[in-house]
Amino acid sequence: MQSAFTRKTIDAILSIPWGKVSTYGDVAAMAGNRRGARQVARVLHSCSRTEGLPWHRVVNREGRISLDPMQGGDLQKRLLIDEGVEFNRSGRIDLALYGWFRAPAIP
DNA sequence: GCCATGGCTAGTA
DNA sequence: GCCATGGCTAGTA
Repeated sequence: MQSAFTRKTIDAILSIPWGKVSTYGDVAAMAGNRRGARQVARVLHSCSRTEGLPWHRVVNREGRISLDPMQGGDLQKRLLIDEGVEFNRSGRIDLALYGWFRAPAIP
């Protein structure tokens, strides 16, 4: 049994379109808790496989991959590149271009 | 206690 | 680079 927040977090991640990325904080805001970014990390860690989440479409606020390269970060980058998402020289994604934000302005 | 965060500050250049 | 944040789980007097 999952909490309402966890369920909403899963739905929010599932809603990120192909070729776009969202951030931990924004997914948390979509799920109704602006401070829930770490819970998003927890959900990604524990539910990606079971829920079939597009886990690779969640990056940090700076447009960077947070996951350690050896722990899946390299795979994440490859999956995003396969979807047409571009990284600049410093390994950053332009969120103005590829970011997908649906969180309400002020909860 | 864990977790794939985020925001803000000190301390450089 | 520090630390407040918060839902969830393991493991327990």
